[in-house]
Amino acid sequence: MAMGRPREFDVDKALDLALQVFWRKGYEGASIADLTETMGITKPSLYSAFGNKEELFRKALDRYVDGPGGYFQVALAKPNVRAVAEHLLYESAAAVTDPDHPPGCLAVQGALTCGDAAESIKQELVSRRAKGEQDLRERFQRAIAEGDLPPGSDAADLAAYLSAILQGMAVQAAGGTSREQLRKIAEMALRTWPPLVKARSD
Amino acid sequence: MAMGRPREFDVDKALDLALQVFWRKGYEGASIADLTETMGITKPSLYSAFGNKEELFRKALDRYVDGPGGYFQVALAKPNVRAVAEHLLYESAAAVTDPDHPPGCLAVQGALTCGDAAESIKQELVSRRAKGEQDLRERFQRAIAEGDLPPGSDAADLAAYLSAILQGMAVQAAGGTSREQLRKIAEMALRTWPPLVKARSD
DNA sequence: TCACTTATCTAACGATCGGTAGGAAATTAA
DNA sequence: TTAATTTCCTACCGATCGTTAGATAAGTGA
Repeated sequence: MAMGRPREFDVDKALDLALQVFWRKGYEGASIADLTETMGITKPSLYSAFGNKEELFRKALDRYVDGPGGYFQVALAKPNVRAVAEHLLYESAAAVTDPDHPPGCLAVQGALTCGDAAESIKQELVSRRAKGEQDLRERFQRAIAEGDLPPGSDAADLAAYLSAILQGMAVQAAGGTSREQLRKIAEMALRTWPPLVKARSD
Repeated sequence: MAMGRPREFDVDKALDLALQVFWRKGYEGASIADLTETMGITKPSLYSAFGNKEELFRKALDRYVDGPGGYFQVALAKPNVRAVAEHLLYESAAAVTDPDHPPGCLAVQGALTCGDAAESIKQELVSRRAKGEQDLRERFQRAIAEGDLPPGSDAADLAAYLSAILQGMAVQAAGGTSREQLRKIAEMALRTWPPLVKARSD
C-alpha cells in the first residue's frame, strides 16, 4: 500500500510552539495566524495535522500537563504532606516564572473567561483545575489514614486552600511578578502549613 | 443656544450592563454586538456615548472598583490587621459569588491573557491589581508603626500573600466554586493569620 | 512507469470583528 | 418657523476571524 508524501515538520515540535502561543495569549487571544506563524506551517497543514483550533488547544494542554505542568504529579508522590506542599509551592513558583516559557499557568489563564465560542474550552480548564484539587484532596485523605495528618483534618478544605494559593501565584506571575516574590509567598504559606484547627482544651 | 436631541438611554445603567458583559466574558470575549444587545442601544450610540470598546471597558472598570469591588477599600479602613484580613477574605468570598453579578473578579478575569490588540487593557488590570497590593502593603506598614503587627513583620510579603489568596479565590469563583467553599478557604487562611516568623529564642 | 496516498501550497470562503458615514428625528433658542 | 445642535438608526466599511476547496508535489507499492 502507498504511504503518501511524508510530513515536512515535526508534529510534537509544532505542538510545543502552539503551546507557547496559547500560554502567552490564551485560547481566544491566539489567532490561527499567530499559531501558524510561530509553528512555521501553513493553515491547511495545521488543520490537517491537528483538526481545528479547539483540538489543537486540547492537545497542547495535554502536552502542558505532562511537560511544564508535570511538577504537580511529582509533588503528589512525595512521602508526606509537608514535602507535598513544599514541592508544590516552590516548584510552582519556579514553573510559572520559568524564563523558557510564558509566565503563569495555562490551566488558569488559557480561558478564565471567554466568548460563547470558547465556552467548552473554558469548561475543560475548569475540569482540569478541579481534577488537580481532587488529586490533592485524595493525597491528603491518604495522609490522614497514614497518620501524617491529625484525624480531624479536613482534606477537602486543605486542598481548596492550597489550590487557591497556587492559583493566586499563577495570577501574579501572569502579571509579571518575579520568581523571588513568589517564593516569598510560598515560604509564607509554608510557615503555617498545614493550617489546622487547634485542639480544644476543655 | 440649542441643546440638541436628548439621549434616550441612561448612561450609567448602560455602563452597568456593559460591566456585566465584560465581567462574564472578559474584554476579548465580549463583542460589540454582545454589548449593544445587552445595553439595549445601537452601535453608533455606544461609540457616541463611550468612545470605543477600550474606553468603555475602562469606564466599566472604574464603576466596578467603586461598586461591586468597593469592599476592598472598606477593608483597608478597618482598625486592625485582623479586621482587615477578615473583611477582605469574607467580603471577597461573598463578592465573587454574588448571584446578582457574574462570578469572579473583573480585575482578575477581565484580561489575564489576550491578543496583541488588548495588551493595554491587560496592563491596566495588572496595574490595578498591583495598586491593590500596594494599598494593602501600606496598610500593614501602618499597622507595624501602630504596634498592631510585630516590629519585624514584612508588610510587603504579607500583602503579597493575602493578595495571592484573594486572587486564587477569584479564580475558583470564576470556575463556579460555591460561596460556602470559598468561605472555608477564607476561614482556613484566617486560622493562621498573620503568618509571622517565629521569634528566635537563642 | 503508473496508480495510490498523503502532505504541500495558494487562494478563497462566509461570518464576524471593531468602527463609521450619512441622513432622519427630536430637542432648544431665536 | 427656522436654524442649530445632538441623538437616533440603517447600512456599510476594511480587516480579521476560523476554516476549507482544489491543484500540485512527493513519497510508496505494484
